[in-house]
Amino acid sequence: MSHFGRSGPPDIRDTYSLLVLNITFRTTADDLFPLFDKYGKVVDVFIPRDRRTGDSRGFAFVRYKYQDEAHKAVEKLDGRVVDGREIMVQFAKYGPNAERIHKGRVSESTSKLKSRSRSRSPRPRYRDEYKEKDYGSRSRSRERYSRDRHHRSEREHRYRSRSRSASPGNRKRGRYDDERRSRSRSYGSASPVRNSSKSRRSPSPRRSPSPRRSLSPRMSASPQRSASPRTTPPRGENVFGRNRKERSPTPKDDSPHGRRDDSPSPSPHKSDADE
DNA sequence: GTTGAGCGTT
Repeated sequence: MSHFGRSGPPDIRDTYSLLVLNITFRTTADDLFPLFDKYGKVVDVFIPRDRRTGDSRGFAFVRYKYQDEAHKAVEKLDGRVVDGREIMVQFAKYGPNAERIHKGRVSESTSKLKSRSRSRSPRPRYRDEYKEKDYGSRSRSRERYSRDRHHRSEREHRYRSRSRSASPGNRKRGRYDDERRSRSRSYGSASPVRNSSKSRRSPSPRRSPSPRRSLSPRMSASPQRSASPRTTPPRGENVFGRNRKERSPTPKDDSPHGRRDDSPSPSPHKSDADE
């Protein structure tokens, strides 16, 4: 009975699905099963994994037989630290077959518990329409695999960062969140210690929250490029400097290739005039 | 070895 999910959905006709978020990437269904089973009858536990890598996505689905128990588990396990991480248990909003589930039990359960769910802001999910094998097929099905963080764009990164402020209902997750946030912030802000005897930390490129604005010629200008005004086809610098003035009537900043700050390294003669 | 918003499979 440990092969949850492997046998597929057993029976969702009278089961209530709970969504467990914020679980560690190493947490497995077997680990959650005893935890949730203690509070009620767990019908099935499923942890969606990535199709490409096969790793856990960080959330799991626990199916309870009764909503009563499910509700209890939600309140009991919600905020509990599992494997060193605080998990968030809540009723599944969407079902595996949303179409099939019209007003079934699963949906009903969520409606009842809507009170707490309601606090959740309807944050717009930015999911890239990344098609894996959409060659020819224009079917825009629900590609949940598009949630690839590796292919995520910067603009989306900033977006989600701002929308991340929606997480009410969890009064216990203040500590952890704060800790994490603090660390995140001091990531490149300022290193208070450890830099005494050691050499100074090199400025990371990600340090700038808005690389676009910081793309000033002098900042973006590398010692190599700067020292070789002749060798470098100053296409990037010049264009950039001018571009700032909005000289280009055709703003094609949608370069799929990326941007010029990608260090075009145009000529192999770089070392020629570089140093 | 890593990641951390968000909603599911045989």
